[in-house]
Amino acid sequence: MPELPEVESVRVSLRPLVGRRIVAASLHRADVCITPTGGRARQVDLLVGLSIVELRRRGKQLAIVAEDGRTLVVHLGMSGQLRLLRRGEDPTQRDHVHAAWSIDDGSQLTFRDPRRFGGLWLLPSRAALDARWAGLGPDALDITTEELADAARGSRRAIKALLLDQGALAGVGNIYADESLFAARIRPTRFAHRIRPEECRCLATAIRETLRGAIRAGGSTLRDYVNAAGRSGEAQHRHAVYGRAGEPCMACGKTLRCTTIAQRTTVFCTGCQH
DNA sequence: AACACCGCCTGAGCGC
DNA sequence: TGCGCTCAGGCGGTGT
Repeated sequence: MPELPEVESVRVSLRPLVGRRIVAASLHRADVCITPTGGRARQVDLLVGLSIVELRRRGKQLAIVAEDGRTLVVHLGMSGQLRLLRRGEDPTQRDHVHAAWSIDDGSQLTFRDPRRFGGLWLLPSRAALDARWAGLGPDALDITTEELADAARGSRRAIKALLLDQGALAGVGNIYADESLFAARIRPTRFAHRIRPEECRCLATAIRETLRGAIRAGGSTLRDYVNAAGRSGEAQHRHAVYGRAGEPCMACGKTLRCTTIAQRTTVFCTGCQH
């Protein structure tokens, strides 16, 4: 499940693209692609003929920015993969590849997404990217105590539901929400507005450290996540609560409990989290 | 306005 | 072996 650490790992592994020119593009499924006009994607919308100058990320969204400001925003959804195949390198899986780009050095970029929860947004300018990202909260990798406290203030939702809201905080999904709340010793069911200031500080720190630790481990590979070079992550071996309902807490030994918050499976420890 | 909930989609894992 | 069922989840749209 690509969340912020997985998308950041993809961004870093796509760095060979910067400074290169796209020479051709093919779109095999038009419905994964949203264009500025709502019409058919033209080659130029897919950045054909343009050099890539920057790879940006906000939350779970990745932006490939071309020299004239045109931008390809990629959201990986549940099962999306961006792969950068070197000249002559064969893809391990060629099913569900919805779009592909030929690069001037002979490499190929592919977008593959079996479940199609992800997608591509073709934006005409950097201003359009800024407008799109204005709807997202601050990036979770750098979230401050003040930003988190601002989002929590006046919110009667469960704190976990707030963490999953990309408009409040960008980048946290189900895995890292549970892991961060465990690290901060806060129960996911607590009302956001009832989280005390010192708990907000602790949670902001836990979010940053949980995400940074996962990035260092190359992200979490639960089923099929790989970075653009095809490498799996190792962060899944570090999960303290996610996917461990019914198993003993690593800190206190109590059986981890499972509930549902915001339509998401939620695992927590009744001994450690209050 | 703020929030809850549905449905999209595929493949893994399960029981029979 | 194979079939049918359930589950997983991000997010846009709709309902309260």
